[in-house]
Amino acid sequence: MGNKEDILSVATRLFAAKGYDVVGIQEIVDQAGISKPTMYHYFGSKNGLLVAIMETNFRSLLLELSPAAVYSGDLPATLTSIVKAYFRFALRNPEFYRLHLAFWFSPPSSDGFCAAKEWWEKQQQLLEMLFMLAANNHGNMKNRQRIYAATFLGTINTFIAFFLNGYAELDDNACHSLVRQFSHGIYS
Amino acid sequence: MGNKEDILSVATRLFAAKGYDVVGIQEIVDQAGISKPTMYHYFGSKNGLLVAIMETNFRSLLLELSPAAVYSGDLPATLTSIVKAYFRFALRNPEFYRLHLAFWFSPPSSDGFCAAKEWWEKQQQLLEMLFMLAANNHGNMKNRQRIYAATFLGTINTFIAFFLNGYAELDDNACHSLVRQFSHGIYS
DNA sequence: GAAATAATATACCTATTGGTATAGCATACG
DNA sequence: CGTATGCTATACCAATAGGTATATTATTTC
Repeated sequence: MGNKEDILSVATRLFAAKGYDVVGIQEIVDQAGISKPTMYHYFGSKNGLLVAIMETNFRSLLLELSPAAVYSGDLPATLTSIVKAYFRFALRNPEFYRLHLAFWFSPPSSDGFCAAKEWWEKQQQLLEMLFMLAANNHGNMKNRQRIYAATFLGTINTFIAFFLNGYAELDDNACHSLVRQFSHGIYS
Repeated sequence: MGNKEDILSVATRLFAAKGYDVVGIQEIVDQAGISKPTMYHYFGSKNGLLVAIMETNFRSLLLELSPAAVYSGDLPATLTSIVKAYFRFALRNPEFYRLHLAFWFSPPSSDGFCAAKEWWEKQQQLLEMLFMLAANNHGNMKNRQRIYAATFLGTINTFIAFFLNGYAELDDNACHSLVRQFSHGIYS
């Protein structure tokens, strides 16, 4: 397509494969078949390129996630549809998922963390809201939305990382056991 | 004390605060009050320095973890002592914990991932062994050691990351709710 | 005491980094 | 037709990267 899209896709692939900091602009523009000023024309800086990657992909994730996270009154069913949305997205954008996961635990002052932070917060809010609504039906989970949202997302990401490293599949089976483990623990 | 220990501690702090790739050797040796050849004398390369950091700290973690992970016949009790060991270690070495967490989801070809990989595998083995032994008493968890070990460690790391970012405490309360959630889910 | 070895510093290397000044070419617009 | 704007390339910049050649000092060993 256009040069802009080429740059985004090449950069996502290289950042995911080698790490944001070790990939130089030169390598990106070479593989995209363009020259530096073109990249700087569209994105302004290396960090601007990263921010654009985050925006593009996270917007798409949230678009898919929002309807899936509407509380229907049946929490396990809602959790299942959320996990499915995450799995679908990760299967469709494995490189981006790997990239943003790498930023998840990186230094809060780093470019990657800063570029992804606002988008993680949106996911966190979405999940917190869900657990808060569900708390009306499940008294024992009151005031635990924060930690539930965090550990639920943590578990999802652990599964996806497992998949990205070739140790598991992201199928309905995995989805089901994830939700069951989160809901009822390993003793169920 | 010695220059060697100074280098290790300064490098750990800087790597954790800014990221391995963006910290230059010059910055490390400056802050350690020495010069480049001294660092290269002890560690051979930047990567060698990283490997040494991993070795020193992970050795200490495993030393603390091994006795805690011995299966006593009471799985929740064993899980609790494991979580406590992780919490203690993370409280004592927050910078190293942050550093190795940053490598957890980074590209498998990156220096950080490679330097930490063997040590993660040791933790994974330790936990898998535990869940395998426990499966004798809990039939429903047979052949699930892999995923249980992974998600248990994932949950622990999610909690610790929560703490490192200032959102939670790593006290007995947190430990208890982590183990309970992992064992019985959010519905218990 | 001499010789070897470990530890340290000054000064330097080449390659690459993110970024830009300048200019050319295209298309759209008046 | 002429001008303005968007897009692209060549060639360049200063700064920094990881790493080292050489020399000096401190320590150990014989």
